[in-house]
Amino acid sequence: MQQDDAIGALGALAHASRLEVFRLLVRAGPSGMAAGEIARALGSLPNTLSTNLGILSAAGLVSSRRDGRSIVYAARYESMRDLLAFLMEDCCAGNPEICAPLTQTPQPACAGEGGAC
Amino acid sequence: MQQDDAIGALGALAHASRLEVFRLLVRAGPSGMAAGEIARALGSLPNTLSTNLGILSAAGLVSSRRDGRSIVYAARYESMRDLLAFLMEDCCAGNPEICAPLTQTPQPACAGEGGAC
DNA sequence: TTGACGATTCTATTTTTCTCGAAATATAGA
DNA sequence: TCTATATTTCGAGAAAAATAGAATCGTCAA
Repeated sequence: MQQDDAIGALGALAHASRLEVFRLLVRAGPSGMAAGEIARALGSLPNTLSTNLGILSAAGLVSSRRDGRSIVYAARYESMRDLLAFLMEDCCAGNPEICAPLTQTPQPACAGEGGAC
Repeated sequence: MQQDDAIGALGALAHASRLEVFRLLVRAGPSGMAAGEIARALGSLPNTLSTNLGILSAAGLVSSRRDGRSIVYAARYESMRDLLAFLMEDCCAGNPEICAPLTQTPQPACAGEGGAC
């Protein structure tokens, strides 16, 4: 991942509605959600949501596929992983001993679910 | 970390100069760098850099302390860890089996240094 | 106190981003 | 084909962010 890609992804997520959309899609899992479903879930206007989905898509954070009349969006976990790797890479490059705790901190949401994180 | 904090941090990093500053400070380590040093290293104007350092500071991503005539900035690793945890928390909440690979992917910069990441 | 230096703040201009109404496109079913 | 549904695209106005010159503030040393 290059700096421009990281800026695109960070900028796409640095927006209340888009961050909500992304988190919703992350929770929705690989099956994704139709644009209309997302709009109803978050109470957003269809055209505004479409613009924001376009920005998330351009940043590579979500994928889309047509299903009949609907267009189904899903989070791209790979790009999220790349973004985290990019940020951590910088951290590790200079100070591996400081970076280490970043990934070893237990995640609250996962602490009781087998410790996958 | 709340959504507003995450948006602040993401927005602060979603800017070419600020991301460079942050990465530079991450590489510089806990001893940090004076504002003037940063300006010389990145070729930025003092006043523009000061504005950007202020934004990074307001987002909690860097700390500052005066040292004589200089003001020394340093990356706040804790806030970076919080941001990553916030993003991962969302991921894990719905799909721990998908989230797992995020933290288990070896980091290129650390692969040969003991695998701390 | 004076001068030099390091950094920030003020201010105005430019640029970018956000939002939403209206119109357009694509699909499905009668 | 006609109609309804789902979504996107267009366009304009409003809001926010970025930039840089000029002025200001704090510190140090003579």
